[in-house]
Amino acid sequence: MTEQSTKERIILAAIDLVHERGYQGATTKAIAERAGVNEVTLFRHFGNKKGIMKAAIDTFSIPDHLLQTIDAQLRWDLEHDLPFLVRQYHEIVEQKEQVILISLKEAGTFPELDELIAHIPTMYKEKIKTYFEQMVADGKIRKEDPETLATSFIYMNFGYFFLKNRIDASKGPIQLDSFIENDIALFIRSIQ
Amino acid sequence: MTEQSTKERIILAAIDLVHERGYQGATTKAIAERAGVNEVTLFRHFGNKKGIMKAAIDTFSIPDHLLQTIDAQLRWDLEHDLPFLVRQYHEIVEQKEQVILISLKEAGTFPELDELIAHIPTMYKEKIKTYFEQMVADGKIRKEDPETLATSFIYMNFGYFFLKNRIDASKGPIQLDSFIENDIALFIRSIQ
DNA sequence: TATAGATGTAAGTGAGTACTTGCATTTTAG
DNA sequence: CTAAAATGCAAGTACTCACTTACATCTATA
Repeated sequence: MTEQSTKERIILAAIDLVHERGYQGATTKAIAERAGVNEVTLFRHFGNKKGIMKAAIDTFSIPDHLLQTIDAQLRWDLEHDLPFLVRQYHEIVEQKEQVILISLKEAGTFPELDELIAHIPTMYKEKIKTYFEQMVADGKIRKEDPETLATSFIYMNFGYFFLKNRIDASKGPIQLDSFIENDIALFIRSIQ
Repeated sequence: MTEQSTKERIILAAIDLVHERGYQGATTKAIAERAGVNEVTLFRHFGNKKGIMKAAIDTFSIPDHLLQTIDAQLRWDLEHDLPFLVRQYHEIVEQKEQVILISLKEAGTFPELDELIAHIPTMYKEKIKTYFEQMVADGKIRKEDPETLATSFIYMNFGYFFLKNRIDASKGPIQLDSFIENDIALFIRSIQ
């Protein structure tokens, strides 16, 4: 029973509703209701509606340490590392799925959020690129431009993240496994 | 000088504004202003605000014939066909970019729009899959699962469409060319 | 138990929004 | 040229929304 503070409940309700209805569609009244709190309490805590979102964005900022722990677990073996990197990426991304989708919905409304979200693929790409550079240097994969390898890899991952619920009827965690078994395996095979 | 009717100007202004500010954020007053039309005219033509969007959605529905003309231009040569398919895809998608982004912003608000947009990758994937099936059968590419080839291809294209302005600073039509020259070329090389 | 801080309740304010109505003016077409 | 259709203009209505104020109630802690 992790006790949730009033502030936390409000923030979670806000994210939930903004994700469902957009910023304008998520009324303060509805947020209060979903948080099980009186409407005035919102304003006492956060001043105004934007304040709730700012707090929410801070709460959900990307933990950099997650990206740093990645390095330690690389084995410089494609068949291990790529599936691992994919899982790591989707773990981060799905944990933040609502916030990411909000940032796409409300592009421009919250510049801080835009930057925060744009940061993910950029950082991730840099990491992957460095990885491929090393692998090419070690002669462990075909001699291809690491930048291109990295962008292709990112594009695939993002495309999958976004289309998974549209292109295919099958749902659940099985999906990610079959993505790795099929598409990522194909990618691995093709650059070895 | 293609003369735009009042209705058309209103629809275009509506799409423009809904894309910028979301459905709730696009006020009828602002739509009228951008269309250079009195606000009442909106209601005289479309009844209510939703009516404008319904008309807009109808106007921008995907022309199936565009997808049919694709078949005629295939040469069953990877190096020609894949870049061609990519260009075709992005032509369709960029023409509808605003509407597609609206459908993401307003997911759930306009069920018809949702279906319309979800239809694109599904149809496109089927086409690509059939293409790869033939190519594998003809021994023109490595023996890989056509389904996987198709999804990987779609994921990459969609990921590129979505991330192009985030991951890279360079803009303009040069982008698509370099995407084809680098990422698609890599894909071609790796399945031959 | 006494006191401070957090929360609830009730009521209201001012601004904005979708939409209406009645009438004047312009544009189009026979 | 004239009638009809399309558009503009001004004002208003009913409603919702973000946010405020004043006061009552609860809760924790010293």
